[in-house]
Amino acid sequence: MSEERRQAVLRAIVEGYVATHEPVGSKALTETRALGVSSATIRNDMAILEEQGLIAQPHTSAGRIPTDAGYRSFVDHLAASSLPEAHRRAIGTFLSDAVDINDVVERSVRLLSQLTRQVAVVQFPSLRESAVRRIELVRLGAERALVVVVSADARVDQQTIALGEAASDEAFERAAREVNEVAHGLSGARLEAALSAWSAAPGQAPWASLVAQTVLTAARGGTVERVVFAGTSNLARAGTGLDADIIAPVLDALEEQVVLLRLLHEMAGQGDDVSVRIGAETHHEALSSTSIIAAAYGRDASSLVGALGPTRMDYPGTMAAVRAVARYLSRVVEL
Amino acid sequence: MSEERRQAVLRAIVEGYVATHEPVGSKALTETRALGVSSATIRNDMAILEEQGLIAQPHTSAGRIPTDAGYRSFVDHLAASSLPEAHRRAIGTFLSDAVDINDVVERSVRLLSQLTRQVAVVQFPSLRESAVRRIELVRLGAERALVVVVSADARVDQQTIALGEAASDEAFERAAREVNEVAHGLSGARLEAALSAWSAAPGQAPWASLVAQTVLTAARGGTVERVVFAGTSNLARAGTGLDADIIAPVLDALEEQVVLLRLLHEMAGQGDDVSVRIGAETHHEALSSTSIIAAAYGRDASSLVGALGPTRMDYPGTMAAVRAVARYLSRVVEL
DNA sequence: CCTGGCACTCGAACTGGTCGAGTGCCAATC
DNA sequence: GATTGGCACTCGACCAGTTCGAGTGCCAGG
Repeated sequence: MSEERRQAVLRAIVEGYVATHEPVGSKALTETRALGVSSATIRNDMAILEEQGLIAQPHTSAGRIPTDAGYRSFVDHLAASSLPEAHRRAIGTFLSDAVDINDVVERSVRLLSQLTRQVAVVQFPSLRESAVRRIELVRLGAERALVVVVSADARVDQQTIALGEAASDEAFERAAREVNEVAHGLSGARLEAALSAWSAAPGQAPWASLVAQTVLTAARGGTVERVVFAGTSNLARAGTGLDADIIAPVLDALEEQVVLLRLLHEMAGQGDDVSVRIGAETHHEALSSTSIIAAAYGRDASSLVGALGPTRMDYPGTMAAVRAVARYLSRVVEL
Repeated sequence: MSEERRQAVLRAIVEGYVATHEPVGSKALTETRALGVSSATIRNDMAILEEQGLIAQPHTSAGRIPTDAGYRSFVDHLAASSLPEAHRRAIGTFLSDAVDINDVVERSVRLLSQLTRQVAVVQFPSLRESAVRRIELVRLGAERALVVVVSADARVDQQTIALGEAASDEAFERAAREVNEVAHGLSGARLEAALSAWSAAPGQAPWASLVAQTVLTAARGGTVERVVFAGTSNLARAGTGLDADIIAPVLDALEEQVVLLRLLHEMAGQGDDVSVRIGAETHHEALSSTSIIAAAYGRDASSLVGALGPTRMDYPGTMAAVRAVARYLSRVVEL
């Protein structure tokens, strides 16, 4: 009754399959791995593993490959492994001289895709509530205007609004002056109160509430959620075992930010370390042949970094890289 | 000596091959296309076309497929075809309610990728020289600051700079006030003169020249050139005939903005209508199995839209779509 | 509980053979 | 001289039959 050996066998199968991309048989295992038992014993273990649904054979007389559940078990029994020193240094040098938050995210996603040789995904950090520093209103035409909000924490948001009437230059200038006076230095509930008082004042232009709304959204931490990714070519690179008709939907899902965002949100909830979704666990048709490994970073661990690749991927290595990049990002973003 | 018929044969081969993805033979041509001659005649023409290097046969006893040169000839003899009405309407409805320049570009690239079923590429429009409207200096830490420049034409540029010394709050505030006073409403040579006078003034902080530089760059029309793309999944979609190992380098080239930018720049020079690069004409290893169709748009036709796909693509249709989107973009950007 | 042995399965790889689309060439025709 | 019908030829695609061997399940003995 060697439960541990069965785990070892599973581990060996996963590692073997990941390395060779070919079903692994009982004999091959006894030769390449030091398990200390004969192939017959392994076969018995395999029978049990198969009964448990952890491995499967593609053809009656072929070796075994792990199922999604098999990978899952493998990952769950995994001791946290550490990142090669070279990679660790790469993170430091690669990210250290980023100039702004955009740049940080951009560099991170490229770095992670190189470290993991998978598609890397970084969700833009959600930003904290911040005070208003300066508001610019810029006319775009007779009935449209641009609202630019510079926050105290050096974020810049912009949004075009439709005025809904041909506002006079004078009214426009006055609104710009007033809203700066009213909102400057405020945040949160006080900002909201001040702005709604201003926009509801008698004689106020009808579009003032639009301006107020825009400013409030910006102060609350930015407008849209966004995910950037890099390394899509890793999906197609030789040896992934994914062919064109399986890659296309994945690329679609990536460009379709919505899908990815929902998935990341789902993953954000659980655990504080690295979180893994394998194959069908992504709950998304297009991603059913891929796994995604994600880790939270930033304040309140509210944003996510991740790597996405074929279910047959190097889990320990990828997990280590994702973890490391997430840690580094946390340091950079929280400062 | 019917030179025209040979062109017709070439056209028939190109269209047939694009449609079926299979080598087309002489007999098939006489049956599906009304060329008015027998298969033997076609064979003779084919022999000549092959001698001229316009077509080739993959196997001794198979039909012919066009070479890069064949596509080139086909494209050069092409009369401008027009876009289906449905597509034309799509462009209007799809792009009309974009909120800012980012949004316009984003929507365009998606639209174009859907119209052509290829990878769409849009280079960010280069913007005109513009007057400075407002400059914000935001402290990021002891020695770093963010410069935000809002231009008169509603553009917002931002750039982080290293101060190089621990500037006092007071000096910082003063610089912010001064630079606004000095630069407000100016552009071009006058802006440059005013800023250099300011930054070179006796007693001025050493980082003032950095601020001046940033403001100047922003006023001159933005910082970096950028290309956005969409529809990468079209490369992998069934029926493109591109398999994984050929797709990977293409994806790399796309993410590697540099390559794409250089190619687009090259294409910008020639002709005022749609410009086409076929296979090896891209002068880029990774793109040797793909063609790119681009058209200039915007002021001075200085930016480019394009579509990239396998050399075996629907040239007339794609050219029409690219042309139409470029026209529409011109209208939107120039206003 | 482990092991060696054995019969069995079934895909991969090779072989040989047929089929047919497509070709090149040539003599006959317009 | 261009076009055409005819004909022999080539060669990949397809199919069926065969062999080969990795891998399996099961069982009896340690």
